[in-house]
Amino acid sequence: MSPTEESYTYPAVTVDAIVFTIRQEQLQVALIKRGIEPFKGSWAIPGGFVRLDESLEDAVKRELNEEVGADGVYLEQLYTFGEPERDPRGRVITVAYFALVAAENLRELTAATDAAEAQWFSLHDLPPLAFDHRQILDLALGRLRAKLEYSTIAYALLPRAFPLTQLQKVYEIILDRPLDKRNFRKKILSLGLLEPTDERSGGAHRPATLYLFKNSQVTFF
Amino acid sequence: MSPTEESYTYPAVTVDAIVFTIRQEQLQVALIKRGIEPFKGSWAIPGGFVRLDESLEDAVKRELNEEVGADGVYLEQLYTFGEPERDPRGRVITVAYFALVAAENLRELTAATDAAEAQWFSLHDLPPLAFDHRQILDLALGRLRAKLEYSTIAYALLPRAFPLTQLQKVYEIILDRPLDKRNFRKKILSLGLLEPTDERSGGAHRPATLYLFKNSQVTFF
DNA sequence: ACAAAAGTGTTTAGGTTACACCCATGA
DNA sequence: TCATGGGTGTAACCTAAACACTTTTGT
Repeated sequence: MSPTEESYTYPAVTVDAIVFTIRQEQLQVALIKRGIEPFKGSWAIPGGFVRLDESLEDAVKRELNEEVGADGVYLEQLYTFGEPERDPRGRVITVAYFALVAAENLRELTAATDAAEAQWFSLHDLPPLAFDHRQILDLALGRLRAKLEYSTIAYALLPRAFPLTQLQKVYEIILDRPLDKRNFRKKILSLGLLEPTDERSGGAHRPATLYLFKNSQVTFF
Repeated sequence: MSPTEESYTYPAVTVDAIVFTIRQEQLQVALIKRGIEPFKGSWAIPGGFVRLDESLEDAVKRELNEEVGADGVYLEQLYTFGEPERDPRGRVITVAYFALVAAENLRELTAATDAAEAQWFSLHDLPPLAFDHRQILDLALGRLRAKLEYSTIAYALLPRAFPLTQLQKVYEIILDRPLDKRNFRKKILSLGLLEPTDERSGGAHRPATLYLFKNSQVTFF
């Protein structure tokens, strides 16, 4: 069967992205209030249809730029959802991604034309979500937590140079539990991925050493 | 944009499955010789188009049954490949799965109508593959090796009751390195997932205790 | 009795956890 | 000088790794 055969109808293909950031000392996710049916008025994950000439990743980046105004994100494919009944309009297969944006890279949330409103929500205070988006979100959160333990994605949520305490806060917020300060520093530093700089943090108290992620080319694995 | 809007053309969606088994003390993968263009005569991963009324997983199971004659497999979604140029015929997005079949569940390989031939290949002796299938296979192998370390998928390659040595062989074949017998047994048994049975293996030498995976409902995580 | 696979413990090294106090700065 | 966050070491525990011989069976 050829993909260009006219008699065969294909499912629609969308991409959706769970966009995480850390704002107000919370893990937050970008949601969009749907302006059209189905689920008009419900909150949903940003996403949209894949164009014939763009890769899946390009499609996600385009949607993120349009709907969330997020650049310079870490992007990773999560899972593809294809249950025949997941969209009441017909067969829609969605390739879900999860994205991490550092707070400093956030512009104000601006919704695209077919979305009424875009907003950040704390994971502790989520509205009901459209379609199977809650399931997608839960999967993304699980993946984020798992990868935190054995990869370097946390750095995608931080500025170029940061104090160790801020890195620890990112871990604590995402894992939702306190970590021991000494053990955390020992472990992180023993990985040999961070480089101390001469810069020091400002603020009201003792200045902290700012660290830099060593590889200017950040490789996530 | 509605998925039923006529003016919009969708990409084709296929599913592909890397099917692993252990035969002849080797990790082998099922490949199909393509009977049609493009890549006519090349070897390819089994797969095919997703029908509008079936889930992705159902589509894979159907293809596996048609092309590989494999039942009772462990099936896990791997990754979705969607580069616009990956199929010379046009835009084809494929959702790749990897599957594990125990040797005892294998019927003879029978190719479907549009495939000339189906055959098992050792991973050490692979032909060139069509499309981006080599990339998919490499990803599947990496995933299989990674999950072996922290999950129970190995049991999907074994019969219901098996001696510990056979389990160890599965690990050694997939990881492609020898493992220490005492440490292996200690670790596996300490997980508390196996149950010794009263059965003993036959054969020319000292009979081995056969073990059973405890949860009749095998949960892979 | 021999060949072949089954089965079994101990020691060492490395990593993870638990835990409490002094330091530097701005206000 | 006080409040606040920055910064440091050690002991106990647990897990992983290295390593060799005895047992059971069929032939």
